[in-house]
This record gives sequence, C-alpha cells and structure tokens, in this order.
Amino acid sequence: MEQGHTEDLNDLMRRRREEYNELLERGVTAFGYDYPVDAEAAEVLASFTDEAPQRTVAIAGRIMTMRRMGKASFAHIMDHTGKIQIYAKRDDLGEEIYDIFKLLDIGDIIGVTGYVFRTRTGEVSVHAQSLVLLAKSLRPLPVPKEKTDEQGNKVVFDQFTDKELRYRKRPLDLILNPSVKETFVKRSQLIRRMRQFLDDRGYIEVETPVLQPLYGGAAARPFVTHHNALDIQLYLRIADELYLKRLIVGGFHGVYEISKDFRNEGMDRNHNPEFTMMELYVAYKDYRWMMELVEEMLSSINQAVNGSNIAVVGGQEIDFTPPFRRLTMFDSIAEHTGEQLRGLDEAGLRAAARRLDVHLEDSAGPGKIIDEIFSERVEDKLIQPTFITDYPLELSPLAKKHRTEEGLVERFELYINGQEIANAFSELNDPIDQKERFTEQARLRARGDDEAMTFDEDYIETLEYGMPPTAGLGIGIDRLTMLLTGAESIRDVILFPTMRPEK
RNA sequence: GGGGCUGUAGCUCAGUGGUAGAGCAUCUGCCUUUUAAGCAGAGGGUCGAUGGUUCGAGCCCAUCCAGCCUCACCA
Repeated sequence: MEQGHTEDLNDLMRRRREEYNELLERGVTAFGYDYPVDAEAAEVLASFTDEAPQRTVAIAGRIMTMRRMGKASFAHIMDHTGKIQIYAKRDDLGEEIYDIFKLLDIGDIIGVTGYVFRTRTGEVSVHAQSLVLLAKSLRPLPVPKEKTDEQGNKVVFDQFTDKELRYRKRPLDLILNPSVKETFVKRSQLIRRMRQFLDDRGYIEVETPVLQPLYGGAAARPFVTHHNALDIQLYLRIADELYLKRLIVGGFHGVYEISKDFRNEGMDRNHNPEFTMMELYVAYKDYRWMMELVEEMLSSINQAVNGSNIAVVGGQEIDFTPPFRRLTMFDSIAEHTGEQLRGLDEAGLRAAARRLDVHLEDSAGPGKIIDEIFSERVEDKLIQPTFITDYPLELSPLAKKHRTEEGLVERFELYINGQEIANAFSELNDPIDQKERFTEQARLRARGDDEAMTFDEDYIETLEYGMPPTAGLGIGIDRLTMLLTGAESIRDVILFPTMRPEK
C-alpha cells in the first residue's frame, strides 16, 4: 500500500492537516522549539507515594491514547522511559487551552506541566496545569490498544506485527513495540562493554579503510564501486584483517576496530549484506592466549547485558562462566559421529562423508570435506560455549601452521547455540609461507572460485619487514547481539536492515 | 534457485462464485477521575498487480510483485 507521497493524502491525513491549519489560526505553534522537561514517566510513577507532598513535574512525550469526555479528558503520553497518564480538565487549563487539547491526536508530541496524583481508579497520573503542543503528527500512527484482563495479564490489540513494515518503518516499530528499543539498548551496552574491556587492556582502537583497492581477509564476494577522480575501481571491505596486521608490523602492540564489513552475498536470518565486526590483533600472543581473552570478554559482556552469567536463547540457558569447553575439530567430529578422521587421506575422508550421509561437491579437497562433515553433523549440536580448535590448513590461508599437527593451522572458532560467534588464529607472520598460501588461493580463483582470496602483494611486502607473532580475533557483533538478546533474525538486531526497495 | 504459506479499510483480521464486512482508529453529537472509557450516528476499499475462465471473481486458473517459513548455496 503506497502512502509515501505527501500529495497522496488520505482522509486521515487530510483531517490532520485541517487540524493543523485550525491550530495555526488559533495562533498555536504546532512545532515547538523546546520544553523545560524535568521529569520522566518511569521515575514519576516509581517515586509516587500517596503520603508524599504534592509534586509538580514538567514532562513531555508522544500521545499514545486519548479519552475525551466532554470537559475533562485523559491521555497517555510516552517518553523514552515509558508511558504516563495525563489528566486534562477544562476548569484547570482554561477553555482556550482545553479546546486546543481537544484538537490533538494520537501521535502528537506535547509538553505537560502539572501535579502528580492518583485517580479514582488508582492510576498515578499528571494533572495538567499547562500544556503545549511540541510537534503535530500529520500521519496517523497505528497505535495498538492494551487491556489488563481479570488475571492481570496484559492483552494487546491490533499490535504492529507486520515484519516487513516493522523493518521498513523502524521508527514506527520503535514507537509501537517497546521491546525493540530494549534490544538496541542491549546492543549498545554490548559494544560499550566490549570497547571498555579492550581499552582497559591498553589496546588501541583504530580506523582502517572501508574503500580498498584490493579486498581481503575473508572468503567472500565484495561490493564494487568506483572513484571518479582517480578513475579506479574500489571495493567495500569484506574484513579489516590485513590492514590491522599491517599496524602490528608498524609497532602497535594491540589494535582493534569495530566497524561495518560488506559481503555481496545472499540474505537470510543470519546474514545481512552489511554487518558489524570487531577484529582484534595482539602482538606476541597466540590463539591459546586468545581463547582466554574471549572467555573473559564474553562473560563480562553478558554480565553487562543480562546481569548474570546466563543468557536465555529459545528457552535454552547458555552459561558464560569460564572456562569454555575446548575441543579439536577432529575430536568434535569423533564425539558426535563416531568417525575418527585424523590421519585419513582424501579417499578415506570421502568414505567417511558417505557413511555420514554428507553430500560433497566433486571439487572438495580434504579440508573442505572435513569442514562439510563438521558443519552438517556437529555445528548445531554445540549449544554451550565451545572452542573448536585446529582447522585444516587449506581453509585458513591467513593462519599459522600448527606447531605439532601436520596439515592443520592454529585456529579456533567459538560456537554457541549452534552458531559461530568468534573466529581466531595465531596469525601467519612468515611472508614466504603467506606468499605460497596466496598463490594457492590464486589457483583456486583461476579455477572459478570467486570467493578465493586475492593476491595482496603489498601485504606480503609488509610482512617481509617482520611481524611479531600475533594473535587475531574476529567477532560478529550482530550475531553476538542476537545470542545475548535471544533474537531470531539478524534483522531484529540491525536498526535498518537491507531491504529490497519498494517499487 | 526449489517447496510451502501469506497479501482485503490507517491497524489487526473475517469473508469457499451472486450488492465488500467486524473491532479498534477517524469524523459529528452527548459526556468534568477515564483507561480496549461509554452511548447515538457517519465517512472510509484499485480486495498486491496483470491477464484468463464465467452471465457474474476478493474467492477458480496463469503469470508477475512483495513478505514470511523451509531447503539449497553461502561464513
């Protein structure tokens, strides 16, 4: 239903324009400049007692309900802390103001000054002594109605539930569905605690390019753009990794970045084309050290967001108390399938996949086969926080070879509730090895793998100056937020998720 | 990309081939402690779009658009 054009006034909107004009004729400023707010709804309600001396408050918010009864009326206004009832009586406001009040609508934003009292039916309310319009709402707001039934349960009527509209018109979603705001407050707390945790350890927050002449650091297809003045093609970054490690070469002992990455791929419950990633690199550390940091950081973050070591997701309790379980990828597969893959050659791995009914592309190499078996038979069983360690080398072109295990790299991924939450490795700092890995990636690309990494000559050159041993970490902020808030879709933790444009 | 479901008033929805409906919202009147306020009345629709079947389509068929779920692909 197209309602985007102001010219396209339906009856409800036309009516509001008329009211707006009528207010102007009465000399009312329909859009105010400020209001001396000195109270908030939640605090006023919480602090009220019937014994305390009468208190006068100045409060402002959006009108959410209106009950006009001739010469006296009730309304609820909502500010950022919640709703509170306003009582407007002609004899107290004066006829002029009261008539203006009667011209107001649900959605209008008003400022009210008055004393706090309890109504006959028991609701703490503000008895208005003055009232001003701060913003006229010219477009009808689909406000749901609420009722408390005999059992004390809150019943909501006409709730604004259309998912598409909620994502497309997020401001309405925020006004009409209070839990939405809670999710984004939690997201903010999460990021704040993460930043604080990293800052407390002396790591430096930096900013690296979003527009990159070569993209790298992950296996993904990029968005392509063009710079006019230089007349060159640029890519939106798919990861921060290679730039951050350049900074470790440059002498920073620890750097991190929290920023958007962009991947030109499909969208679903777990993927949005732009998403927020935190990446951290710390010199002289390895992936084992990084596991301990991740445990501490996540339990600290969950404490900040949920006030305990527990998060509840889909009725499941997730326990963030360190230490988290550690399990090699091979052992996790053995535990959940009974198949011991360690030491098997490609034919042996394929046979195991067949026994487990895991389908493979013909082109899959040993590492890919192991990864497929893990993804299909293990991943979704990892509910409590579990570090899966030691990945096949061919899947990890930026990770350092395992110090004792042939064919593996020192890498871990943290799984919680069946989802990858963190990815980390001992970073590859040998430029000769790195060059070989890039060469292999280039071979894959030539064979048509458009997600294989590009050969980054400048990065190799930087490594050749010498990079200390380094531990690196990436955490998807959106997925972590989903986990800690129990959200089922990534769109519920992104304020303005990517949507197909309305036609 | 495959399969399933959905799209009707501002919102939430009903409507199985015969004159488009309900509640809330809106408008008019009454109403000075109401709370899904109430009472009386009124207005409001390209039934997602296009084409077809039919004497007749919101309903049946086809195509398209959009959304959700699911599988596949993908970190």
